[in-house]
Amino acid sequence: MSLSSDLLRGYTDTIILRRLAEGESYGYRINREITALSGGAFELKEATLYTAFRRLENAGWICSRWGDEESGARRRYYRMTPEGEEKLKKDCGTWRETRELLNRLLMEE
Amino acid sequence: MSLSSDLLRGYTDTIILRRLAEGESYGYRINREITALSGGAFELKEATLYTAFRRLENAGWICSRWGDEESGARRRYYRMTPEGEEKLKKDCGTWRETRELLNRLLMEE
DNA sequence: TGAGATACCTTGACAGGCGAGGTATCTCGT
DNA sequence: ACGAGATACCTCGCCTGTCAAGGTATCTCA
Repeated sequence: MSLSSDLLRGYTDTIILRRLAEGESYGYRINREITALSGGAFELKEATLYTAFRRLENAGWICSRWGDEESGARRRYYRMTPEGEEKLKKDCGTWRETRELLNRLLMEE
Repeated sequence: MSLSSDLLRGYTDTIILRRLAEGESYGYRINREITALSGGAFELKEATLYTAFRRLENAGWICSRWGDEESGARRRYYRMTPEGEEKLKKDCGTWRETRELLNRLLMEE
């Protein structure tokens, strides 16, 4: 079973922010965490992930720095900004509302 | 408070099918029911609604007939097909899965 | 040496939502 | 009689997020 990202459209940013709430991280790791947390049912495509990073950084919700690993592939590390924390909090509230709404609209009355 | 339709993207079809599960209906009425059920928090835009009807009919999940009202504006009535009923059932299952997934990905661990 | 993992990136196509515009009928107050 | 507002339908074209497909570079291990 694998869930379509189209049904999660608009939540990508929030999912990423939620990961960054645990602390600084980087793309590849975040992606594996999401896959693991979903039990393999869902995975963010790379293009979607990196597009989202650009969007989030442009919006001022995250900021990035290049890692200084002396070996291995280079990593770009991301951190949430205070604005990002606000955004995450707000988005979680919106999710709860959306969830209740869809329950009402889709489930038996 | 008003919820963005972007967060509901992909659920429009299911919301409409769910309305038609109650029996034959028409666009304007369905739209008002959705608004009412959401307590005014959400409303399907007309362009979205009629686009969805086309999509659903092309997919064979609903079928339509023009009403024979002898007064008032003309109405186009829609009914679910057996395929539509299957689709609705499946979509409701997908919603439950998506809901659990987002709970896991967005809420505190 | 080469496969596979790690790690990043961009481009262009596609699909759904919707703003803006349109049509036509009926009711009700002035 | 006339205009506003409700009822009821429709289409065109823009915008935005997803993602397939392509790319780069490093490291490990057989």
